[in-house]
Amino acid sequence: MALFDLLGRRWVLRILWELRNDPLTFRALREAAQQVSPSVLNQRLAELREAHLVDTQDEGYALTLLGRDLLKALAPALRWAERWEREGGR
Amino acid sequence: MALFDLLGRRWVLRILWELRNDPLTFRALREAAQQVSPSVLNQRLAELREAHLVDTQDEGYALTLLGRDLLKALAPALRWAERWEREGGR
DNA sequence: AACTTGTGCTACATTTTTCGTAGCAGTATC
DNA sequence: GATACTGCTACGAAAAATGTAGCACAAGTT
Repeated sequence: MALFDLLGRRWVLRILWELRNDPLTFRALREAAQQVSPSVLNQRLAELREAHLVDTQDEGYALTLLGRDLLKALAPALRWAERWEREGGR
Repeated sequence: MALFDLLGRRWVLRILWELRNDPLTFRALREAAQQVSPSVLNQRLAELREAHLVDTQDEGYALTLLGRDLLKALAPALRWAERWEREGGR
């Protein structure tokens, strides 16, 4: 399952999540995502662009339709995670 | 979001996935998951046990109720991934 | 009791990935 | 032409993952 390779890397989920609302610039993404190092961010963005989940627009990096689809599919898991955290999960 | 830390590690999603049906022994898990190295598998299992998503039973490692819950919440994303792969995603 | 077989798991050297910091090259603004 | 942004690269240090060997233990066999 290729999703495992894609999501099973640091920052990938986080990047998708940070782009959930608006496009963000490279630097805004860095700040949103706890100062992920620029080398890794750049690599992740390259991977996500190659996977057609993210692309660059005038306003910066944004989810593609496909990327938005994936986030929608992840929504139940993210809701689960919120509940889990609220209940002191981990 | 702590889910990012948890799932954003190699093999975590895969391990949960391989346990979706039956419990598996340590060695069976290794073989199911493409020969993940025993040191990493052991580390991941420790983390997953600590998170109460997995525990050990007579038959080996198995999802807890919580783990099964997470997998259910991930189901839409996994279905999305299947479709994506079928359509040549990556 | 010795021998095999299968288990979970550890040890450890090598390789790969990530991190952290600095800073370059380009564009827009003044 | 100085200033201040931008996306991004370079690169050494640290951390994580890999691959292989093998230990310790339990159960079954002879």
